[in-house]
Amino acid sequence: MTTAEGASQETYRLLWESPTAPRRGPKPTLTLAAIAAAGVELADEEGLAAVTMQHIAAALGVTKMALYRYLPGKVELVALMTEAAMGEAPSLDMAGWRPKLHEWARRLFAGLVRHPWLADTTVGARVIGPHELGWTEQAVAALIGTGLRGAEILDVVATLAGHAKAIAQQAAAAGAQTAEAGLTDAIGTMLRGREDRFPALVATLDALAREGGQDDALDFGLTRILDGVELLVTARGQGSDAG
Amino acid sequence: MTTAEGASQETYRLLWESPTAPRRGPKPTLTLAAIAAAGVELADEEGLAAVTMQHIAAALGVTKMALYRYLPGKVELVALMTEAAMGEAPSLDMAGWRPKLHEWARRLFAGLVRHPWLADTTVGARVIGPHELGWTEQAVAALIGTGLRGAEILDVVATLAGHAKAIAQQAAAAGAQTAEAGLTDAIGTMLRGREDRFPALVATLDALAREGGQDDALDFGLTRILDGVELLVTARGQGSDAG
DNA sequence: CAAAACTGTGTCCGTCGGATACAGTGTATG
DNA sequence: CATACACTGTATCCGACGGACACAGTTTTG
Repeated sequence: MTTAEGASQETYRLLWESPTAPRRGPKPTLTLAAIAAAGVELADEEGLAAVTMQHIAAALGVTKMALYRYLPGKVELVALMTEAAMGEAPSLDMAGWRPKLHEWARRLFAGLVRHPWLADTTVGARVIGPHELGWTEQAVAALIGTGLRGAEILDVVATLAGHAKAIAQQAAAAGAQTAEAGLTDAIGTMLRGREDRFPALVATLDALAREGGQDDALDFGLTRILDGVELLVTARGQGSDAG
Repeated sequence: MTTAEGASQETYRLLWESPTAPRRGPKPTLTLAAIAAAGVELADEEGLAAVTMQHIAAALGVTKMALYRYLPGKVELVALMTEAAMGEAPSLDMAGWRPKLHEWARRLFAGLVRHPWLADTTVGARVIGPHELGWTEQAVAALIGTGLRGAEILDVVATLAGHAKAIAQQAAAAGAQTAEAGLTDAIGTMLRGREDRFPALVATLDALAREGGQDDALDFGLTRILDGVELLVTARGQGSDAG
């Protein structure tokens, strides 16, 4: 895995160190920021699958191979796009760990809705950039002083981030096929004529249709999770103060 | 979208209807089940990216194009693989909605660990097969009679499934790069020399190293979520009985 | 002014999913 | 039993993908 290892180090340098401008030769027509921005725009409009070297190069008025003067390969491109799309981590000014985490998750969700492909690129073994790590820092910071252990803090953050990601992906999928129908329509088609095989599901979808109300899956899950965390924090015996 | 729509119907037929054996012509050398099994095995061993038409065909001793006699395209192949890997939904014999859901999530997690690529294929707009829908049915059934509304039931299930998926992906990523190091190693490298920029994260990782203990991220998150759900069920006023 | 360094381009390769045309094979019908 | 037809697997071809490589043009340094 010498190749992968070397590529990882190159990715690390791209994400964490400011690029050193060369002294000789023609001025570069592009910048890493411009390439990343083009990639983000393309991914937002046509999906991550549409992000190809040729498409980005065309959007920038350059040949495909010109991009390889700036990045070693597509992995690095996606990493830069991810960093650009995540943006600077938000500063959570409110008091108390719970409002902070709730707001943090909501902002993360907003970013994931704006850039649905982020859910795909922020998964798996990879080099993590300063922006992404900054988001984690903010959430962890909110939990310092709650009395939770280190592992518990990280688990809470992972749970919240996982929930935001899952709901964002679900929302993106629902918006892709029809206007508003989420599980209801897609599943409803298959349930027709099979009420005996999936009785609970059919009953629940019927109930859902009768309720008719607005369904905020993100906030619902966040409230449950944070309720559970609050129970643990209280049990730890010092749930009052928080940075 | 005539193409996509037609392909969806074809996928639906493949997943939900038993194949009709042809009357004339040579006997088929393959079966859908064998193709799906080959795909599952390949994905388990070398990842979803290694699942190509040619690889599967080679594993089955057939030309790539022969597969297209059985499936319209790769989307259908992945759908069949997903159904095969998910398997029949478990029957939850224990009493009480909470133990049922906890066990359900644990089994889902086990499946996701055995087939890490399932986290990628069970996302987005797609045709859902009977096995996958059966899993949802089981979880929903556990929540019938808790007094939760339809939307709330579906949200709870989505939250639990999202958590199992998120932790499974995290575990798969951690296992891929080193033996046991999850966030610790990968993030630790980048934090070195930047303690001032990510103080909370550094402190938490230090605490984690000092604790040294075993970290069950799945159960931790499940307990928090189910604690929160229990609060809601109790508030609804009839949290005692459950089918 | 020449050498060196750097940029962008053109060409080529292997692999991917898939369309199409064709040859071989087995069954139903005359 | 012979023939037509339905069905199978194969061979060939295509466009798009990520990427390697050699080359021509441009700018700075000696």
